[in-house]
Amino acid sequence: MFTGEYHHSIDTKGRLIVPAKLRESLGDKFFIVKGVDKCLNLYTNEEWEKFVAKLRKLPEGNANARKLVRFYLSSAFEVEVDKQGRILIPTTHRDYAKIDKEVVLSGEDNKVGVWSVENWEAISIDDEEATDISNAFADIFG
Amino acid sequence: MFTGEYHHSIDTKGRLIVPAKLRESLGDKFFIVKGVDKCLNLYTNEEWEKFVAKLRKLPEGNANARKLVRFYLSSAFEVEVDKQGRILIPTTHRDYAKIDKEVVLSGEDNKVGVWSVENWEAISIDDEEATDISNAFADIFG
DNA sequence: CAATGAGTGTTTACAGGTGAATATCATCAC
DNA sequence: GTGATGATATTCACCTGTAAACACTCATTG
Repeated sequence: MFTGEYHHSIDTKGRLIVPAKLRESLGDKFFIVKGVDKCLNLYTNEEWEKFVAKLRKLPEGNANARKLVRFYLSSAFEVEVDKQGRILIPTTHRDYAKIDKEVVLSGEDNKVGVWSVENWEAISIDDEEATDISNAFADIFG
Repeated sequence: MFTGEYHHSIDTKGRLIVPAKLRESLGDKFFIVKGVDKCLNLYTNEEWEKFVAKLRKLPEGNANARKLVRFYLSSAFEVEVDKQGRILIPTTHRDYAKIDKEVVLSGEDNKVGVWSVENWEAISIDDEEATDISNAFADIFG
């Protein structure tokens, strides 16, 4: 399970040092994919396979379903960490997530989110808001 | 069940000696998570898994649900006690709970609270207040 | 062919994390 | 009370992970 929040920076060539702790779970080779909420996601090979399995279940006859499959599959890149523990984030992905210097990585159970600080702060909530939202899902949190 | 109040200090590197009695229940590896009221919480693996199980039930398509999952998961760190019975409290967590030197640990049934002395004193009540609040919940305390 | 830009590899420096040693304190048995 | 034991506190030294800088290769373009 991925957890935790990591603040890092990328170098001028768009390379990101993957936090040592995450690397333990991610391995040397994994997938970087565009995600919702203007972030990128890192998937282990295994988790990526699971995700793709879901995509395969989508109805081919549905135009929106085809768009979704294309969005995810075309954005998936397999990356490899170099000797210094860095990965290169493809230019298209950097543009998509508005990443230029300061980056936040967030553990999200089965994947890792990669954000620009700006987008991260825009989307993250404080403990009060968390309480409110929890209450809205009272059926789950009791 | 966790109970009791423990006063401890952290060293200059942000490490906290986990009280021996709590360590018996917490084990060698457990989770440290941000909580409400500007405190931190320690969860056993078991209790944490229970909580995450709830989070997994939330609908992925809902933006608020995603925010909530990120809030909790990104604040969770798995920590391991070293040979001397200490854990390292991540910098982000120390900042969040305003912890710098003096720390209070409080047993809270299924989890352990970690507070700066200042926050602890600000939030703790005396017997009069306890009586008043108990009276307000007369339906429960009779 | 020169110039540019993207990607790759190497090096260095520093801060923060980690481990070990020691000191202080409390508790308990005798 | 005294000594033994274990828990807590403090300090120091070392090492790893991260940041930043720079040189090099390769492909593309004018």
